[in-house]
Amino acid sequence: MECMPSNLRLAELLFPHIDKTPEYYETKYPPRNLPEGAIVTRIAPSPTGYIHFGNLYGALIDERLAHQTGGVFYLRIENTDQKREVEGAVEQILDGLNKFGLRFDEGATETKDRGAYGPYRQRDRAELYQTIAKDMVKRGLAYPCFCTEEELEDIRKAQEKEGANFGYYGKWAKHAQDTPEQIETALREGKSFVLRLRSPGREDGKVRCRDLVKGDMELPENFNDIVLLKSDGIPTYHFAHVIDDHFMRTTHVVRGEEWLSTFHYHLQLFDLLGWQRPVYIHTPHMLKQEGASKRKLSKRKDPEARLSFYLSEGYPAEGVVEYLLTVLNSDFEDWRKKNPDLSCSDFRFRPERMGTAGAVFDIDKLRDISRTLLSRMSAEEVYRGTAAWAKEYAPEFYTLLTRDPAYSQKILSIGRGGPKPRKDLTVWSDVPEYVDFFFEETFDPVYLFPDHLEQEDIRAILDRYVQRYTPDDDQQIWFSKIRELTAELGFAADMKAYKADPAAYRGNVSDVSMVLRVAVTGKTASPDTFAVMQILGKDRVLQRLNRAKEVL
RNA sequence: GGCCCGUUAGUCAAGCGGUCAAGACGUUGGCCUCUCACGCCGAAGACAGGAGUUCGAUUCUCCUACGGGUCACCA
Repeated sequence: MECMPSNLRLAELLFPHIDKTPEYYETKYPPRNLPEGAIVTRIAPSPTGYIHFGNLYGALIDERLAHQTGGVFYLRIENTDQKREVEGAVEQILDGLNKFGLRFDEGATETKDRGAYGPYRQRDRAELYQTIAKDMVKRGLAYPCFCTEEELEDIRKAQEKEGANFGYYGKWAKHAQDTPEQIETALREGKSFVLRLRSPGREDGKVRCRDLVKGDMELPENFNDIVLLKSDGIPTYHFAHVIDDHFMRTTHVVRGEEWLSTFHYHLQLFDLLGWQRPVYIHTPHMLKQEGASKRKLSKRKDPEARLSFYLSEGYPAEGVVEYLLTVLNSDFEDWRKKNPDLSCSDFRFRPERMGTAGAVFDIDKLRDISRTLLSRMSAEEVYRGTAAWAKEYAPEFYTLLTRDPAYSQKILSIGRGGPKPRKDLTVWSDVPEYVDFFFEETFDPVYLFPDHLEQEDIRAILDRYVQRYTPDDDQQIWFSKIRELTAELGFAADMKAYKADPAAYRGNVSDVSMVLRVAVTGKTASPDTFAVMQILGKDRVLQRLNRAKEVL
C-alpha cells in the first residue's frame, strides 16, 4: 500500500497546492541547540476567553521545568477552532500570565510572533499541517472521508444497537476503501471532506505508555480512523499537537489529565510519523468542593477558576503562585520554611514529586500563604502592591493612599520588620479598612468603651491623659504615664492583682488603654496605640481625644 | 454503559513491607499580652471495604464501592 501510484495521485488530488515536503520542515525547524538536559515546554491555550486557573497551574510547571534546566518556555496559541475564538483573548492570556510573573522565551505576543520555530498561532501553520497530511496520504496512512453529520450519527446509532465500540473503523469506516475514481467523483461534485487517519491499530491491541507523573500504564491501542484535518483544512487538536510539538522541538508536554483518554491517538501518530515521543506529564485537575461531592473547578460556575478573581480580590500574584507550588510539590512548604527570603523561583521543582490525585481548591490555605507573604514584605512593598491593586479596583482609596506616600508607608510599617510581624492583612483589599482611621475622610469612630466603666471614669481618663500627653514620649514613657493615670484613678495597674480580685477595682490598666485606643482610632481593635499616636501626630491626637469626650 | 485515572483526618499531604501513621491549613483548649494581630504550648481528627501474598500490610495483587475524566470536523 505504501506509496502506490494511486496514493500519489490521491495526494495530488487532495492537496494540489502543497509543494513542500516534511524534509523541508525538518530543515527549517532543526533540533534545538541546547545544553544537555535542557527542557523545552510550552503552554498552548486556546483563545476562547479569559484565562483559567488550570492554565496557570500547567504554565507554572512548564515554566519551572524549562527555566531551571536552561531550556525554553514558549507560548503557542491553539486557535484551530475558529467558532470558539474570542476577540482579544490572546491579549488576555498574555496579560494574565505576565501578571503572575511567567515570562516566555518565545512564541506569540500581542503583535507578532517571536522565535525561530513559528508561526506560533496554529491557523498560521496550515501549510505545515497539510504538508504532513499530504505525505501521509502518499504513504497510505490517511484518506478522505465524505460522511455527513447525519451519516456519522447513523453509524453511532448502529454501533449502539450492536454494542460495538463507537468510532470510525473497520466495517464502519465507509470511505476507508474508496477507489481513486470514487474520490475524484466526490471531489468533482464539490463534496467536502475530512482527512482521516488510516489507523493500523487493532481493537484488542494494547499499547504501553509512560507518564512522568502517573508512571507506566497500558492503554488500548487506537483503532479509530480519527479526523486529522477538518473540512476547512485545519487540523484537529490531536494532529496539530503531534506536528507542532515535533517541529517546535518540545521535549516535555504538560497538559491536563483530560487528555489521557486520547493519549493513544497521539502516541500512535508519533510512531507512525517516525518521530520521537516527547515526555508527557498529565496533571490532575483542581477540584472544587460542592456540598458532599467534589468536581472539576469550572470556568463557568466558579469565580475562583478565573485568574482575574485573584487579582480583583487583591491576592498578591506570588501568593497564588506559592499556593500552587505547595499543591504541586508537597516539599515546597518545608523549603519555604527553611528559605523564607528566597524567591520561589529558586525552588527546584521536581515533577516526580507531584501528586497523582486531584486536589480540592483550599482558599483558607491560599489565604494563609498570602497573609504570611504580606507580613514578610516591607512597608514599601505593601504600599506598592496595595497601590497597584487600588488603582484598578478601588480608585477612591487609591487617591487617598497615594496622596502622601510617606505617610501611607509609615502606617503600613506598624509592626513590620521584626521576627514576629503582625499579620493583619491577607489581601490588598484588606488595606482600606485597616488604615481607614488614619485618614480624616474615612475616620468614622464607633465609641465602644469598656461597658463596665463609669462615664466619669472615662471622662477622667481622657481629661487626665490630655493633660500629660506629650508627642515626643517614647514607648516606655508613654506606657508609664498610662500606669500612673491608672493608679491615680484607683484602677489596678497590675493585671495579676486585678485578676485575683476584680471586685476590688473599678477598672484596670487594660481599660485605660482601651479608652485611649477607642478615642484615637474609633475601634476596639487596632495595632499598638502608641504607634498610631506617633503617626497621627499631636494635633490630631488631641483633637480626637476631645472629640471622644464630647460624645460622652 | 465502554475505556482510563484516582482513593491516608474537614482540606493539602509525608509514607514507598515492621512508624506511638509526619507536617501544614482549618477547628479547638491554654499561655503571653494594653485590644487586636502575632508567637508559644497542647487537643481532637485519617490509611474506603473485602479477599489474597507474607512471620508481618497504609505500603504488593485482585475484587467491590465511591469520586473524577473521556467517548466531536472542541480544545
